Amino acid sequence: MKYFVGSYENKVDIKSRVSLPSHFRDVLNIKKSNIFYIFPSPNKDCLEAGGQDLIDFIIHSIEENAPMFSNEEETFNYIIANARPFSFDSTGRFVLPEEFSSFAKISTSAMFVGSGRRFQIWNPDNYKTKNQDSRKNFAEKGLTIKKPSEVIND
Amino acid sequence: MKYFVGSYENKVDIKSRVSLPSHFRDVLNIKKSNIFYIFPSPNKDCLEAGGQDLIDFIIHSIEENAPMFSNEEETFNYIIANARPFSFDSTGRFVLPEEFSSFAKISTSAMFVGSGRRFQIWNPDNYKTKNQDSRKNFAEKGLTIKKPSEVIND
DNA sequence: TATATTCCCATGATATACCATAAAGTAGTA
DNA sequence: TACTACTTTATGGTATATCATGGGAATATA
Repeated sequence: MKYFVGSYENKVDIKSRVSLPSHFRDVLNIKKSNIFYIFPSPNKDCLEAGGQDLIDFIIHSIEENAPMFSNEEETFNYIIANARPFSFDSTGRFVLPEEFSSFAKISTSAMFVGSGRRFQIWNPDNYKTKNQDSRKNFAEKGLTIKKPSEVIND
Repeated sequence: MKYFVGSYENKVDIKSRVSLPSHFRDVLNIKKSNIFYIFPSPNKDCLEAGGQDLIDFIIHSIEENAPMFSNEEETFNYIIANARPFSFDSTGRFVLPEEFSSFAKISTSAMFVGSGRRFQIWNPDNYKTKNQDSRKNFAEKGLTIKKPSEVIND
């Protein structure tokens, strides 16, 4: 249970609070921290999120691939600059800031979508459309998934 | 929580005082020092800042990449020469000197922008423009972040 | 003494933590 | 399968703590 799997639709209340799905909380807990990060997707109309490990990974990747003070670094840093740390309370909720809900056009409910190492947060209607498109693409283009060269124990 | 993440706009008051965002203070505290350094960006219209570890990192990088008494060393040393140490008070504020605020064209409010190992301080309007540019770049160039080859463990 | 700088307190706004209840899921039993 | 007891989760409401920021006192500087 260390990957974010499945999708869950939860309500956003009048105070902009929303429950992080229980299963996603478990995944974070395994990583021993209630801290997670949300940022606007750099290329889709949804929010992206993940634990400390995801942010660490992105920062390391930028440091390895772009020199300090370079333009590439600046562009990649879009993610880090627009990410925000969150933690959920004892009932499993966090507050979704206005800047994020308006970015993803989320009002009364939010769709949490597992994506393995990270997860996404969508406007539920937009997600449903996108999800059907994904299925269509899979079929039309005859997509397949290669087996990894080295399989992942544990 | 050892990286600077997110962006926060705070006011600069009549005494040139400004709050260092709480989250950034936490990051510095983890490194067990209230001391941080600010220096003018060598190639952008903003200020760059970070903890003691950032200065160490830059000095080591210069030592590794530029021989003593070389011209490159002299150029790279611009950063070290123009950096100044700061510490924040019990309410989390520090005084932004005139030389720095005028360099970055900061008057009544300052935008603090996380960048992992360091953070930037911008004139808010200039930052917003730049941030939109970064997003555009990301999309136009179809940038992606490489997943590490060995990922998978842990 | 006048001016600038640092430190400390006050306050409103905002975010966070806590409590209560309803809804949904789970397991056990017949 | 159908019923029941129990556990977990989502969500509404409220209290508490934190943060950014204004103002003033104390200290330093010139």
